[in-house]
Formats: sequence, C-alpha cells, structure tokens
Amino acid sequence: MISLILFNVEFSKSFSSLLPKWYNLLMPSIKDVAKIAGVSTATVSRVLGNNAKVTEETRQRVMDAVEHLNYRPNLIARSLRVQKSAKIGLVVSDIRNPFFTEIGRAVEDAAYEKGYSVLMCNTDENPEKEEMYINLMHDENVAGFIFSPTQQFGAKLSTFDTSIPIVIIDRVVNTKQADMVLLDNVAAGYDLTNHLIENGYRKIAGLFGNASTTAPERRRGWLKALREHQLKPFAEYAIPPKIKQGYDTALALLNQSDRPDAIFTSNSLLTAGALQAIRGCKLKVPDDVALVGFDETTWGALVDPPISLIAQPTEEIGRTATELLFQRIKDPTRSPKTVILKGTLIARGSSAKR
Amino acid sequence: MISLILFNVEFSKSFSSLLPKWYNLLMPSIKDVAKIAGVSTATVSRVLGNNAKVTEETRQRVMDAVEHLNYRPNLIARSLRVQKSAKIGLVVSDIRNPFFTEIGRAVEDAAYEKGYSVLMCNTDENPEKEEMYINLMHDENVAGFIFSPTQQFGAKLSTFDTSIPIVIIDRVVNTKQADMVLLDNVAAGYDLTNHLIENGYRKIAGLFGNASTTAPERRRGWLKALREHQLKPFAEYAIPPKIKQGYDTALALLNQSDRPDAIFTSNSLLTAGALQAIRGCKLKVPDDVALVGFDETTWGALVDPPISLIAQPTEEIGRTATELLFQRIKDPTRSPKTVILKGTLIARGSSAKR
DNA sequence: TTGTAAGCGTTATCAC
DNA sequence: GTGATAACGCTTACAA
Repeated sequence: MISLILFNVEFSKSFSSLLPKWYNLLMPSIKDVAKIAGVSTATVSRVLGNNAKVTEETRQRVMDAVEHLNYRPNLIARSLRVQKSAKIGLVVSDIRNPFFTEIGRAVEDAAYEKGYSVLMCNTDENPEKEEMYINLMHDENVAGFIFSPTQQFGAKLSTFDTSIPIVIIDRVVNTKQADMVLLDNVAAGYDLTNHLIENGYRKIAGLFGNASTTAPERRRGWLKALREHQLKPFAEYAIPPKIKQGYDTALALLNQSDRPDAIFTSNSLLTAGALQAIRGCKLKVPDDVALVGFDETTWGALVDPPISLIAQPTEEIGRTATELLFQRIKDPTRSPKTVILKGTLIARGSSAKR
Repeated sequence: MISLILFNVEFSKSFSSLLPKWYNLLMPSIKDVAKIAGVSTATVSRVLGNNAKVTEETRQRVMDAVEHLNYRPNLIARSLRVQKSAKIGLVVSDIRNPFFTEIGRAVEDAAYEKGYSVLMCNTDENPEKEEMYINLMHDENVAGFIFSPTQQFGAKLSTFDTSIPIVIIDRVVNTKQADMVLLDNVAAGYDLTNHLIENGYRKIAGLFGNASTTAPERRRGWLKALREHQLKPFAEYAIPPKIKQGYDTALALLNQSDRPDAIFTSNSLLTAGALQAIRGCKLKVPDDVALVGFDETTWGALVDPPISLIAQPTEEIGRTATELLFQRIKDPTRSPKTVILKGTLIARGSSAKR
C-alpha cells in the first residue's frame, strides 16, 4: 500500500497539468511510454511504482518519456490487476445531518493528504441502499470504508464478509471484526439531562431517533439521570431522525393540555424540528419549554436563545476513523480498536436556570 | 448506456443478498458461471447484458448458475473493457455549504434511480484540488460529472478535454461545450436589494464571496438596484466565502463609527458569519442593522428574527443537472443547454420595514 | 444462437 | 537490472 500512496503523491505533483483537448484521442498507455523510452513496460512500471531497483539512467529516460507524453497511469487497469485502489468509501445515513457533513469533510481532508479519494454514499437510513452500497464498496475495490450502519443492518454485519477493512463510526455494532469510533453516548445523555435537572426542569420529554444505536444509548443516560433524581420520563418518542418528524412529534406534544417543561432531543435534526414546533406554538424558550440536543451546528449558537447541547468532536471523529482505517489497511490482522470520545456540554440560553 | 443501466438495476434486484463470509475467497468470475451453466463466457455476458438474443433455455441455465454462485460481475474489469462506468462525479467547492449539501443529496437520489453511483469530491475552492479531481474523474472512467468550478479554474476549463460529459452548476463558465444549470443571480441580487430599499434601508453594505462567478453577478443586481434609487454602495468586500471571513469582515464593518443600516451577503456562510458578528456587537436585527442573504438553510427560519433571503430551488437544480448529464451521456453530440432558474424572495423579519 | 479469442492497461513472475 | 509474458475479469468482433 505504501508504494501506492507514494505513487499517487508523486503523480499529483508531476502531472498537475490538465488534460489537453486531444488527450483522450491518443491517451498514452504504458506501452507508449516504454516505446519512447526504449525500455519494456515492466521497467516503466517499476520506475513509476519506485519499489524495484532501476538504474538512475533508465529511470530518467522513463520519466522523460512520461513527461513528454503527459502520461498518467490508468487507475482502472491497475485496480483490476492489483485488486485494490487508492480509494476509500464513506457510507453515511444522511448527508444533510450536519454531523455527517462535518465527518465527510474531515475524512475527505485526511484521505486527500494520503493521496486517496473518497467515494461518498448516502443510505438515507434505508437498509436496501446500505446493502447496495456495501456491495459497491466491494465492486469498486475500495481499500476500505467508513460506515455508520442502521440498527437493522448493523445486526447483520457481523455475519458477513470481513475481508475488506471497515471502520464503524457513530453507532455500535456487535462485532469484534471492525474498528469503531464512538461517542460516549450514555454519559452524554446523562450529562445533558443532569444539566436540565440542575437548572430546575422536571417534566422532561425525550425525542429519540429510531434508526441508530446512538439514540437508545443517549436515552439510557437520560433515564439514568432522571432515575437518580426520582423523576419519571414525562414522555418519550422513537421516531425517524428527520426535521419533519421532530416537528410533528413536538407539535403534538406541545398541544397537549399538560406540557413538558423541557424537551430532550437525540440529534440536531430533531432539535431543529422541535424548535420549529415551539415557534409554531408561540412558546418561549426556555420559559415555557427548554430545549437541548446534540451536535454543534451552524445555527445552534445563532438562534435566540442559543441551544444548549452536547458537541461531538466531529473533526476528530473523522480523522480518527480515517487513521484507523489506514492502519487496518496496512495491517489487516491487527486486532480491532474501539476509540470512545467524550462529548462536551455547551450550556446556553435554551436551558437557562428557571 | 441504456444496457448498462438496465444491467445495474437488474443486479441490484437479483443479488440483493449480502456477500457471505467466504465470498472473496472464491469470488466467482464469469468463467465459473460459464462452466456451471455449460456455456461460454460470451453467452453469460450476453445474458447479463441482455442486449443480444439468447434462447430462453440457456438464459435460464445461466441465471441459475449466477444465482447458485451468488455471482456479481466485476465492475472494474467491465470498466476497463468498455471504458465507461455506471458512476457519475460531483465536484463541489464546499460540502459544508448547505446549498451544495442539498445539491449532493438531490444528485445522489437522481443517480440512484438510474442505477448510478456518485463519486463526490470536495475542492475547498482550491484550484489544485480541482485539477486533481478532474483528473480523477477521467481516471475513474466516470460517465460524466457535475461541477461547480472556481472562477480561476472555470476560465481554464474551455481550453481542455471535452470528451467527458460535464454539467456546470451554480457558476457561469465561458464555454459553449458544457451544459449549465444556473440561477438568475443578477435578478436575485436585484430583487433582494430592492426589497431592502423598499423597506426603508439606505446604507446597504455588501459582503461578497470571491471564489465564484455567482457573487459578482449578485453584486451586479445589487448595484443596479442601488443605482436605480440613486443610492451609493455603503461599503463592499470580496472575501472567501466562509463563516469566519464573514464574521471578521462584518465585525470590522460594524465597529466603524458610521455603521451600515443593512448588510447584503452573497451566500449563507457569509450570512451566518455576519449574524455572529451582529450578535457579538449586541446589535439588534433589523432595528440596528438588517441582514439578508441567499439560500434557505436549516437555521434561516429558526433564528430570531428569521432571515430574509433568496431561496434557490436546490432540489430542482440537482435533479436538472443530473438529468442534463444523463441526456448528454446518451447523446454526446447534442448541443449544450443552459437552464436558468429563478430564485424566490422570502421576506422575513431580518429586513422588516423600518 | 453460440463459441473462440483478442484485447482493455496494468503488475508480477520468471527468466536472463 | 531488465525484458517477455501471463494474468486480472470482462465485452465484443468474428466465426461457426
């Protein structure tokens, strides 16, 4: 793999000129280079892969030919031959969730530095799409991929092909085969709920996503904190983690005669939906109802009052996942690692002391 | 191409079962299928590509073998052979810009429906990365790609390889070779500015991105509206279209003794930055300073007061771009189309009548 | 309607 | 240190 990496870096340097108009008409192959340099294709390959010894003189001749022809190796052919590619996959459930957007960005950066490109796929929390994209990962010969499976799919995952390096992020999967990068969700839910309780809220409703293992864990923390204070859950819902469902559910909740004094949401899409509902009911945050959630977003600090939340270290999660992936690519037998990161409570106006 | 599409759809149906553990150990090839079915590889290929005639009986035998072996064709090998793939590219400048996130989502949906997957790349407004990803598009044999180039890169684009179908989105490029899907940015800037003027604002500052052609066009509309009302630009800045730069610039602007009474921003990242700055200065929107921008985001309607803006039909832009791309893939000689879509002014509290 | 075989552009094995 | 050459798994003339 190392040679591949070096290789790519070298190329992005040497052939940074764009493809001229006529390029694909006479797209030069390794044969053309060999002919011009007066060597065999094997030698050209050796020079480019710079893993075998060649005399400096032939190396130079080859490089000249390469430059002269503006040659760039055919990645597809190479991939067919070596059954690998300088590509990694990123399979997430919802690219519109700012959490995953940030992850995507971090992964892309980390991969780019190593000369890898990223095949990014959106499963929409749909197991059928997940399946098809996992197959695609295989078919595209990715070196490995980063994945946040739905609950249903995660359960199946351990039964299947383990030959391709995988790093699971965000969600627990019951397999000892894959590396994982997770948040300590129970602690996060616990901290966030404690914060509400300490600030005087008692009738705390919970809106939880129903697609991942993340939400149930955050719920566990929520329950634990409530229990420790002899409080009962005011109400709770397990719903699709989308803005619309957050809105609908919160609206119904707030229209009841007995309202909660705080809403706990398990992700930022639900937070946004709940906030819309609160606005729709012309209620005041936090006087009528407090609102807390997860993930720092563009808007969390901009709304008035700003939202109290548990911030996840998205950049770190993305980078860590990518690094674990590259480690496993380099050494597939290495025993799996699970990295658990802590969230940070950011207390703001939406849960101010009452 | 049609055959490829059908092909893929067929496969995603027939082989929806996941790869079993042992799969890659004995990853069956077309040869294995041929052997089991008692036919030649050519026949297997014909059955799978269902473009040539085969007797129903052999077709059945082949399909049985395929199912029995859990065979799935090797996309890389096929791609090497036919010099094409069921993949399209999406090269955008900043995946964290909600506009592009939405586009990405729409493109992914549209592509999925046709059995294509999407290679998504983030250039970070960096011409070097753009170049490398354009090369990658070539190297990955994508069927075509959707691209929002930086100004610098867009200028070069027409000089280069035209063999691969491209659809430009969001930004004008001076080439007659590519299809484009654009917003009527001059009109949008004009409408948004007129709206401010009608509501009584006179000292209107402008924060414009410096990476794309979009911002200068919106600026033209802004200038036109001002001129028609005998107003002078209060101040204007061309800056990198990022939250941080929006914040810094707006902060400096607001700390001057003579403050604008309205800030016009050319994209939502700048809007967010400007809003942060306004909050930082403890100023009231819109009483102290109005704020308007572009693109409907999760937060635009949630902040208080909500932001007035020009909404772009992102879903439509993404779908249209993908459709144009598929049309061009099917018929590469077809004369290029430019689709210009209108934005919608959404007037809200941040620019209320004074 | 079906089979044979060439070839897509690489890399890796084996000679020399 | 270098060159032939056989794969990698597929599609597609061309034959039969």
